[in-house]
Amino acid sequence: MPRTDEQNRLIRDERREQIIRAALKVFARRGMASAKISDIASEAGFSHGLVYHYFKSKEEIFTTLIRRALENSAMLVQHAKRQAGTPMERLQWMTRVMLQNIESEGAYYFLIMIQAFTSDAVPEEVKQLLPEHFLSTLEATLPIIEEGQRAGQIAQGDSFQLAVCYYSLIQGLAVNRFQLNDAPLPDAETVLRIFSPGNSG
Amino acid sequence: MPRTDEQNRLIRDERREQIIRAALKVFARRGMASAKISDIASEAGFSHGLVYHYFKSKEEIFTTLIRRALENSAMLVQHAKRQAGTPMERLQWMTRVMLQNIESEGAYYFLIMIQAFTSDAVPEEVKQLLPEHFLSTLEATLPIIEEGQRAGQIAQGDSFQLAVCYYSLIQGLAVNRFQLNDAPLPDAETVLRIFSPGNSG
DNA sequence: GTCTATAAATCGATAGAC
DNA sequence: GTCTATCGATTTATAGAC
Repeated sequence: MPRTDEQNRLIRDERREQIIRAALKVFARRGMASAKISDIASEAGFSHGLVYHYFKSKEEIFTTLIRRALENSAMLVQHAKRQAGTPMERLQWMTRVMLQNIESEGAYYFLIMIQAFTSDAVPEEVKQLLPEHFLSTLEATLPIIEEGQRAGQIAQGDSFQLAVCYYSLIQGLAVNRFQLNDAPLPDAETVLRIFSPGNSG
Repeated sequence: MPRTDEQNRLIRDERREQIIRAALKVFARRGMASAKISDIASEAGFSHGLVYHYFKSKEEIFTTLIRRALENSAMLVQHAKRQAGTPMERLQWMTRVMLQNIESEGAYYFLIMIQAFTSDAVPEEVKQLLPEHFLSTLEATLPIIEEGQRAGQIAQGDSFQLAVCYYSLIQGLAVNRFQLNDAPLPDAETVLRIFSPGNSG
């Protein structure tokens, strides 16, 4: 008895997801250029030929992953902006979510994002996507920070710089997961200390 | 008129340095596995055959670079410990030096260190070097932090966690240099705010 | 010391069988 | 939908000329 179209569609969607999931780990640990299609295929549990049935090329898989990462981080900031509470409470919420993500599979996304930014061995399409998306996500947090500054909850000074510091710390912590295997992540309060208006000169 | 042995030695030393310098940038931007020997050679300005005259393999070049990075960071922490002043002043000195390094070529070193930690495509020798060196450098900063905590200059809490946060922030800022091309680095005071005992719960 | 030519291995991508 | 066989291009590393 042959499969129905609906069943085929389900298989297709599942295979694509399996490939994406496997590729995330393989790209993160081997790099876009030196990751082998056969690594991705065997991580997902099937032959390398099948990968090409679902994706045109290795580059297309990588680009799909980067798109997903950019969408997710943009969505997170939008959620944070619509959160209830003081600016600091919204930042706390966002920080907690990011730290939780890093504790699971999110750390891999940071690794491929760093590759996307720093590596020359990356599809041209990715290089074009990055600047605008990254900057606009960063800028989306500025209103929260500036509101906190007006309320005296956050240190005065260039809000863009503060956002860069904040994002850099999160990014550094994600990488650090691979440097110190079983060290627990700090809590959101410690991270948010970079916004502290405490003793600023 | 043939060259003397001394002249040959000078040439040898200079060539090795040229290769190392070129390899740093190429490895940082293409990754250890997908960096081509010919990329390194042409970045240094000579043929790929010559690279093999000075290094046994691509892996040996990468390992040399990682060794150098580990030595430099260990030395920096030792210098900081012998610095005069309060714990916070010593941390400030160390932070300033690291930020200055990041502003020049130091950012490339962070990139290859991250690769060394996160990539499977790295020589076995490197994988063995990393854990002990990294941990001992991190631990070397603990006495400074703990002295600052006793003096009330630094927030209470797990000193190791604070060190991880501090190093993660520096690392994240180094990566960020490649994400926002012309954004200035924050000053040391902003970075050191993660030690701030200000408003901790 | 430096270069060019080449051998040997690897891997992305395709074709075709089931 | 899935797999195996294969082509073609790339690249590490070496050999040998200058």
